[in-house]
Amino acid sequence: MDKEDELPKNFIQQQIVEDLAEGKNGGRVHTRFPPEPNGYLHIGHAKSICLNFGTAKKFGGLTNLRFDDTNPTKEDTEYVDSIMEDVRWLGFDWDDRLFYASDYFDKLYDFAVALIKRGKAYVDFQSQEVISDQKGVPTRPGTDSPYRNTTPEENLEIFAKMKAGFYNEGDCVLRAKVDMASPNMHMRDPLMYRILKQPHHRTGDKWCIYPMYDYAHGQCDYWEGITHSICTLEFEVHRPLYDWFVEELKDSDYRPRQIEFSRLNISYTVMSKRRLLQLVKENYVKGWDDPRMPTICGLRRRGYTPESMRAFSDMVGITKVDGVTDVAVLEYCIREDLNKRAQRVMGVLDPLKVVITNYPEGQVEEIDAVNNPEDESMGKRKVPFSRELYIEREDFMETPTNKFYRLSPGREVRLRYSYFIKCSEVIKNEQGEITELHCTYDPDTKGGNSPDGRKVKATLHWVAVAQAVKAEVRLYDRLFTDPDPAGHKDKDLLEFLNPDSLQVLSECYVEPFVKNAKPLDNFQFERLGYFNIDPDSTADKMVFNRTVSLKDGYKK
RNA sequence: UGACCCGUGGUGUAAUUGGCAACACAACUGAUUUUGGUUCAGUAGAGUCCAAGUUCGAACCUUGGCGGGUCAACCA
Repeated sequence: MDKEDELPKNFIQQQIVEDLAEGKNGGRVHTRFPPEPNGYLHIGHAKSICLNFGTAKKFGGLTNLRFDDTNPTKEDTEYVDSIMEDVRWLGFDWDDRLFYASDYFDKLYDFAVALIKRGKAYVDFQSQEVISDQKGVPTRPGTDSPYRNTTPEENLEIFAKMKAGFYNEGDCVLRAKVDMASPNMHMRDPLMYRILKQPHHRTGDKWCIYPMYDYAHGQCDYWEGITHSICTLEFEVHRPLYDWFVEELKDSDYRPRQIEFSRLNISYTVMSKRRLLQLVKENYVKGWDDPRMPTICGLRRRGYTPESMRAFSDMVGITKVDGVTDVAVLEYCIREDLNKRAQRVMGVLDPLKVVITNYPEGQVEEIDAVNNPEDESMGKRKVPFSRELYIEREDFMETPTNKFYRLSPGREVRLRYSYFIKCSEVIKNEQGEITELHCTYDPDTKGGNSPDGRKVKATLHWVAVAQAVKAEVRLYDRLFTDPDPAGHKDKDLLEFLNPDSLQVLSECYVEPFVKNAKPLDNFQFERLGYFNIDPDSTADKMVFNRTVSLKDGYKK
């Protein structure tokens, strides 16, 4: 174990410590991350990735990446590629240990043949409905299939014909002969193979029979030497079957062990692939990488860093309790990371023009600004200042309330890094809307301090009109209005869709410093929040995403 | 009317495995601050789902309740 962190952090690591103490599996620790390539990874997968890779690393072990591709009807290389990209982006590496369940199709077939020979598997020609009926219900035992006692010789012949494509989809399945009276439904002669006359993204047309998850997973673990097969809680009742197949397969003392933990839920969003797919397919969002999505690619585009996601994963912990983590924890993690690292810049989202009436026309000053007060090594930059500026519209209030201490008529505030200004006149249009502010500046306050020790209560961000970069800024809010949108049995989650989850601001102005930035670069827009450059950005039109706002201590 | 799993502040976890219920997020107060950010100091909030038992001592062990989840896909 790592020296700096010797104690096991969660119940899984405690169990590993026990396994090691008992001398199991020659002291090896080997985990795997086994996604099905049927969708994009989400932050729940990130938790699992961190757990699997992190745990193995802690014990000096290894982690495999294995695609669980046993169902060609739902899988695609598009997903394979995105999954590999996401795992790498999170900062993990499987080296040369990239596997596919489909790598084992031949071995799985051979093993099935062996089980048939042992009288432990049989082909069933009954319909899906009949098989389902015979399984019974949890409270009553099932009844045997009439095919249960077909001889191994006959089964061998039929199974070979299944493989050869002699039968059609749905004609028959291969089942394991386990226990039709088991209180665990998964043990009532589970299906091992079904016929699917579908090409597979890796094996093409070679197979028309495909193994079921339960028949494939434990064996793949076994063949890869996995010691701890970590999965989510819903597989708990599969564990006896996992063990049953492994017991039939084993040729030594080595045993992979399945351990379950609770899947991640985050408030105000959904985490199941099915529901995320629905949001994409029905255009409630703009794609898997929509910044509102809890997918890894969505969060990446939103501006989340790998570090913040690993920190989050660490912070939520590993248990078997199924609960909902407050999205505020995620937001805390990205704020904490970006506070230390993000380049500061000034940007105005809702511009209100300010004319400094006593500032010389045509003059431009280059003002020194600190790049990151948390990190002196990031240095300084120049920000242009001139007579016409934009400030944030909400930083002015014509008749200020008690707690408002920004700009108002007659009141003096500081423009960050530059001068004190005082509002002398409010210009309005015929509708009575404020269009412009006239202010005066105090030349003696250059840099932001008054030689006479005069104090101001507020410091505002600003940009110079002539030099500002016009940009589109996309503000995101939670996708759903309910903390647990999928948790209502009587209501569809679409009822809770937040109609205002995306707000596009097309006339924002940012200081020129951002012009050289690349897509996904993170910034803090001072006093507003963290923003990054969306890949939609072009040379002509910059587009920013608000990753998360700054914490706001201002109570209206 | 089954099997398996889970119940600790609002939320997520912890409690050196039977010994003072701790940490983080969120909330609130104050200080600092050229970001109403950050930082710092502090406050409040659970007596561990309930009951009984074992024990000098129980969040932890036992039994019984109660509540929640999962399982009856030719999905994973």
